[in-house]
Amino acid sequence: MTTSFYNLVDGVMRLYKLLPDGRRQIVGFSLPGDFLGMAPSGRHGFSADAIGPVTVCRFGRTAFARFAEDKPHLLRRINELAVRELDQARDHMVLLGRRSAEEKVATFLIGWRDRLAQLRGPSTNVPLPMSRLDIADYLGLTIETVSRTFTKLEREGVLDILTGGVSLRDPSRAEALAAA
Amino acid sequence: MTTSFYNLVDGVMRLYKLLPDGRRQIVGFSLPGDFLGMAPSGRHGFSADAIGPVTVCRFGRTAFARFAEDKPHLLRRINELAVRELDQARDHMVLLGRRSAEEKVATFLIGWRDRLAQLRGPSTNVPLPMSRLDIADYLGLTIETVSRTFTKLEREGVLDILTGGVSLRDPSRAEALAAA
DNA sequence: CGAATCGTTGAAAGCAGTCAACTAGGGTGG
DNA sequence: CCACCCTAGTTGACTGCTTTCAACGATTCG
Repeated sequence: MTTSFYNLVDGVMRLYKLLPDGRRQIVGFSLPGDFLGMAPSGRHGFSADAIGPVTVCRFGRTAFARFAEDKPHLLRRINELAVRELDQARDHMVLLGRRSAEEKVATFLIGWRDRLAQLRGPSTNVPLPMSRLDIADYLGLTIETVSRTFTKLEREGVLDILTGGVSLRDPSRAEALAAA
Repeated sequence: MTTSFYNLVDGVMRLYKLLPDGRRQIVGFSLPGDFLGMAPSGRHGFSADAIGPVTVCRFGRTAFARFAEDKPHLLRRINELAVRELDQARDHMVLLGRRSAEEKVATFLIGWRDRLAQLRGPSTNVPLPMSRLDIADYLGLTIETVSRTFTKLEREGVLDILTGGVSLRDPSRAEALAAA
């Protein structure tokens, strides 16, 4: 079993799974402070790669085992983490299975903004280091639909499209779309 | 934090999340032997209810805490479980975000068959105790699309529709649709 | 300045959704 | 025992959202 843990120190990463024919589903984006590498045994698991330059802190399986023995509450901590991840994964299932393109994009933007807020403090400015294709593969849409939806939200006065991100002109409206 | 664990002894349960407007996404079905109740802290979590009669074995949070203290490897076990669940959740994201209705239904049937096979031994007969609506809410489809897809697969000779389930007439073709 | 990549926009097609009618079981009460 | 009803499931016609295919614009980098 490959139980290496990586702690993302700086940068952004995308986690994804591929179908045999190449279709990709991004299952999450990682920000500094996030853990990676909870790969289960067997031939399962997921892939991860960097969006721009990243710094990671790697814990080998032996180093991890040593930690786990020394501090039992670390395992407890990891457990909580896994449970939180699982909850997020299930929330994303709801998004993928039951929400419209507009709701998907709005939900993504609000969620991303809130994660950034925890790191850098709140801001209506939302940097988007990932490409439109990444966003599309995260939301279960095509690149064109993502682009059109951004444009639509801009026309409606919800946001402004900037290079490398968006600015939330009407955050509450975006939040309403995300909650609905 | 509500860390009660339920062990499903007999019957079938559905786990789901709801959107404020009532849309439902079933995030998984539970079979005998499965654990439930890994609810994270805060106002998150999911709902679960029975499909038909069930028998569950409940571990209260104190009982669980006692176990966890006594046997550290139990926590380790729970951890592996959570990681497996997470992997399954991510596989389901791929299904919800990137697969067609026909692929969704075929993947569901093969997955369900394999889970039943682990409990009762292999069989081409696949009982489906859940309703079409449950299947639809699991696959991110409507009840009508599920029904039509079943009918289409029957016309194509992949399966036979029986009351309370299906029979896989051409399992390899169904597997091919599920893998594609 | 040109090439390449990324993003946007338009037109058309298609898959799944919606609305609606119909059918089939299953249980209940007369 | 049968008629009725209620729910679950199927099927049809049509709509519509998202995709597909294609062209165009913008930005970056050699």
